[in-house]
Amino acid sequence: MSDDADTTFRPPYRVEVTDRAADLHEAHGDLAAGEGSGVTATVAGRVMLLRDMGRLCFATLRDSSGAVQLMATAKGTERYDELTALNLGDWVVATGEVVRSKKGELSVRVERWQLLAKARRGFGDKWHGITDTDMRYRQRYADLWANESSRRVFQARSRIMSLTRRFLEDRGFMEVETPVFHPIPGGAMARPFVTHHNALDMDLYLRIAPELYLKRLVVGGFERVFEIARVFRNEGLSPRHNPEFTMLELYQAYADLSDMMEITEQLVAHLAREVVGSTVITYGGREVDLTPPWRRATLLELIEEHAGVRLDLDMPIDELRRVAADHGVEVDPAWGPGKLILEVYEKTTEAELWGPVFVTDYPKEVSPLARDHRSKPGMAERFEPIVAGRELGNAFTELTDPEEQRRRFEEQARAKAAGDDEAMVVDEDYLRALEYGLPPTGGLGIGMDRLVMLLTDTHSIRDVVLFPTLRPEVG
RNA sequence: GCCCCUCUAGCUCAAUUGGCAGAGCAACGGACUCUUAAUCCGCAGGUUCUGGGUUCGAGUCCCAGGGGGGGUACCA
Repeated sequence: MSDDADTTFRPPYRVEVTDRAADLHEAHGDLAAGEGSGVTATVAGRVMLLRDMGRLCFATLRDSSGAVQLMATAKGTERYDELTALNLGDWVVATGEVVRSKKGELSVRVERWQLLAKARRGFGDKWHGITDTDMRYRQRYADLWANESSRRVFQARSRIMSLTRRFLEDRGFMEVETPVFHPIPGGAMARPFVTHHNALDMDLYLRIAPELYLKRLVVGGFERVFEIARVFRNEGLSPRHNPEFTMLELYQAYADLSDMMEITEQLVAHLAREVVGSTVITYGGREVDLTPPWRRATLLELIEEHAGVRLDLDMPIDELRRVAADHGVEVDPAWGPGKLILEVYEKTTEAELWGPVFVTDYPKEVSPLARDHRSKPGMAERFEPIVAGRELGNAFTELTDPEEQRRRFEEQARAKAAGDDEAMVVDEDYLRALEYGLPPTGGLGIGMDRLVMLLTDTHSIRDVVLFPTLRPEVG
């Protein structure tokens, strides 16, 4: 063997790691300073800090559970000089007795250890971490090990997804997976991404919503279904918009709007309790009380509260147009009264709604998949939960009548023909499914990324999406 | 799309009115047996995002381009 071969680093293929940092702190919390536990532990992780004192050396080792100190001595630690020569960021596995240092820090007193990976690239600043946003998003791997706050957000996201699944399963919902490739994009009003299937020689659309497939499943007899669906919308990027994002959609047979409200507020309150520790949370320095029940108010009431104007669907269209224009809406002559009212609401009211509130009674003109309101003509049975000035979701008592659904689709198709490229198209198979019979059904969609933002007090969707869409890197 | 802000060493940041491009940390070499962002000594580190321009002289001023951020439009 040459000298070269001797020094070439060959990582082990497998390492037996028996302990995690957080568990050691848990198990040895009562160990006194300067005492040994008599227990041997093997921990692995990244060397984050190194304090070399000559014949004694301390290192801060971090694993996915937290951090624990390594203590090494010239006398008691094998290859001591190599250990003190480690670089910040190197991965190691170390075995030794769990002790508490004289100064009180829980430590593994290293007897045996092994290098697992070298950090050949520069470490971020050990105090400031990495703050450059471009690097944080492009090199999330560096962000995650340099920045504690980033790790916490994604751990919270994972828990939110897991808790949501369990919450729904406990209520009798079944998780399903429906197609991402849609021959006809539907279930929402948005521009889709288009791709092409070679063998079938046909264009396919990446889904903008799973809605129509999920309701087909209710037709098929699955009475409570949900999907945590990645959806894709071909629109601009912003702090609140990533082209791919995650939506929870659920459908419950025999249920209506009121059931969807109850699920929404219970789910969000449950997640807040589990993730934040309270149903009263702080967002952007301001308090939000998510404790159920949430306020219910109609769209028209809220417009009156915030814009000081009383609107209704029967007003002369010219008057609605004038009110909209007065509030800074760029009025499209093709819009009907419902769209005008919605525009006024979005311009004047939505961002002002801090509280959790269920905004109800949306015009049916802008709700092509929702059932007619049981008592208010021209309105649909639809609500949006608004928290901290943002839509958290969207819910309806579903439209189940195939004849009415066909009329709504055709209405949309006319809008599309008139140039609205976000309008829906007629989905004949969906209509056929409705003809087999969809029972009364409540449906709910929740924007999970925004929910994670709310519960982690983050203000850009890029802070809650591990690898957000960015322009390609150059140079 | 449009408007505004921003880009300096591996990281975090300085550099007066245009006047020799610097510090801390990391890295590298060395000292140290209880440190906690260890400390101390030493050394090295640059296409100041790119390309033009103004000027005796540009990190700094001007123009164009690129990346990022924020706002705005569309949307969740």
